[in-house]
Amino acid sequence: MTKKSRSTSFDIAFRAGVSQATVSRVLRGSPLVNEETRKRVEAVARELNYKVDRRASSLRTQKSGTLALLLFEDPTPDESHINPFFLAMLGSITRACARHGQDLLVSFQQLSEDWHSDYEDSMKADGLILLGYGDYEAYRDKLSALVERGTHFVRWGAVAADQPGVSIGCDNMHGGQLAAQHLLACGRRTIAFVGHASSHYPEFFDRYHGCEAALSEAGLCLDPSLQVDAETSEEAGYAAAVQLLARGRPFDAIFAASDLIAIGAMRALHEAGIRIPHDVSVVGFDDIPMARFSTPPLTTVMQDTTRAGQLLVATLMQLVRDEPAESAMLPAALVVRKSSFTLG
Amino acid sequence: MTKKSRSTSFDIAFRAGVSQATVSRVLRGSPLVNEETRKRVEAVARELNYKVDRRASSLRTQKSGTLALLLFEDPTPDESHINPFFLAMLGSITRACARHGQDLLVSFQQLSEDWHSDYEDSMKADGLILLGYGDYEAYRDKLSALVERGTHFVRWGAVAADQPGVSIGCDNMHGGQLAAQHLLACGRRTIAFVGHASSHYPEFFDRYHGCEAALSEAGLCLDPSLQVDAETSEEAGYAAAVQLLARGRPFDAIFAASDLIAIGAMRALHEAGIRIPHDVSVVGFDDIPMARFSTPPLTTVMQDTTRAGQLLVATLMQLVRDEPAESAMLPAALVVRKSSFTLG
DNA sequence: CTGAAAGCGCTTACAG
DNA sequence: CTGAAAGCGCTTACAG
Repeated sequence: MTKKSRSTSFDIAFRAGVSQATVSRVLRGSPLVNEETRKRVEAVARELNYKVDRRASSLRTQKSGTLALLLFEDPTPDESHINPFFLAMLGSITRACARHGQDLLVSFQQLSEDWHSDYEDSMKADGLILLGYGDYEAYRDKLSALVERGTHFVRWGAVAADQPGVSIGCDNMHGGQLAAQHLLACGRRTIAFVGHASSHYPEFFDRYHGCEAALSEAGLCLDPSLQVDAETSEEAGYAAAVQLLARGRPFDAIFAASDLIAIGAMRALHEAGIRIPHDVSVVGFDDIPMARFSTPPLTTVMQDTTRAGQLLVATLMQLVRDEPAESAMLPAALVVRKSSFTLG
Repeated sequence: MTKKSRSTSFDIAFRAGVSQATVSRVLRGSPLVNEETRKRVEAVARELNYKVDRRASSLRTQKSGTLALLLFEDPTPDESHINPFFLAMLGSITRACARHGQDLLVSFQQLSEDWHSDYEDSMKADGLILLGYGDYEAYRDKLSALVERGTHFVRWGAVAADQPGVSIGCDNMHGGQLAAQHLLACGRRTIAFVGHASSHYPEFFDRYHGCEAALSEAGLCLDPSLQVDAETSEEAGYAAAVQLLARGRPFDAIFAASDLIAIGAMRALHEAGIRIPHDVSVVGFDDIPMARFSTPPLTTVMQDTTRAGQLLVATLMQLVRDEPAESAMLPAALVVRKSSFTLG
């Protein structure tokens, strides 16, 4: 253990022949320091490889320079199967934090846990980013509690007027419309919806409503017997499509509430000998990387994760600085691939 | 702004009629506290929703209870395309940290940056987990510097005797052998290797060597003109396979250094009218989620990310506690899917 | 422009 | 079993 003990601002001060306070001023970039002094201190700091102890400065200033990302999924059957969409978000959030000079604490939570308090309460983070699927009704009260406590947080999810706190989300309704309009343009008339469609899953529900709206514009409707519940996983999508097929009602398209569901549903269709897109067109939602590589490649509604991450972090930073911040909806965009469309 | 100001251990002490020191003892679970006193303090703490300020306790104890994960990729063309394998690792590392009661700071770094110092130097983390692909030769010096400074870190990557610091990695050599043995068992004789094969990329190189070893055991060899460089991305795999085909040398199998490369290569083969696995078998490495959904589903060598994450964290914790810790190699396992094997 | 001093919220010897 | 006190390493009024 030859590890040299870390140098402090006092060591720097001693070597540079100034007071510790001056060292602190230099390192904080205070304008109140003489140019000569600044240079001397900086040189010594560099030489001793000095870095400000962030715990101490944070304790003093009451700002941690850290944001926390809470990822939750309920139930979480298997840790290795994190929704790829969230992982993309995580990537962009990480980058956005770096650009804002913030560190990012990441944690996976169960919806059932007492996550609402931990990070901000223990002063490890200035604010929270909430990301996850799950039953919204169960989740809503926790959001209200966060607002109550004055916790700084932004949430990724459905944007609605009556939501506690600030939310950033995709324009799911419009995304649903785009999907349905595209299917109609492909000549499809009988669209099945695979995914939860209730207020417990507001994002899915908005996608469902968007689909419904586009259909009714075309004088058609979304037959409730062609809707099957599914949470977002390949397995759930598979099981739901099997169930859908078992009902024996004809359909010529599936709009899945997420890409994972769509990919699972395609597996079920394939096993049933149904040709995609010849017999049934399939459209997903998210545009996860896998969507390009499914068989056939999946037509889907893209959510812009890069912009989402940036906006999430920028908005949270406003909140942290006690500036007003607003919920916002990001546009959805259709990505056409071969699962929906056939020239023949 | 009705946010009530946070309560401190002094507030608890006052309400519970004890000294602040006693509050601290209770909260730390010290055995030196009378049962009655403990209960009283705990009740008050719960009532005021008190949480220990981790910055203050960390400043005092010199332990942060935080680990940092440094993910680097060089070059990083696009933040949205993080290697799915690393994302799986991130998931399991996050879980493992939670089990160890550690928080996890996540950061994406460029290999070129001065990442080696930031977190531990600024005392925000007790130790570092390094994860990433990139040119190892460039990276090696940084590892040595870390060792020099006494930084606690574990690295995911090739395990070799002469490596600075502690490494956890997959048995890449054996993985390569498994892949080649499988291809041989499928009746293949002329195996192309797609991916870097040099000491700059030790993990890939080990996979290459494993492949070579299995071939030579069968009296065959890995033709150097059937090796094409590629870093791990779908695009690079595609480009490399195009280049391979352009060489005009026949081959009946591709062993790709990663799944992403394999998936890109399959796209190139497909476009060239080559049937998989009929004309050419393809095997990848990693077993990313996408591998199951490629066309055809990709045979690959699985790395156990769950165990990897656990071991990485457990090993780092040993280091943090100044206990001896050792490098370790995790077994690789073949996952057979349709890209390699045909009954016909 | 600079220094002496207080204080951020804890933990832990030390003394009782 | 408990309290008074020092100290972790900073930042920032305050005084000069």
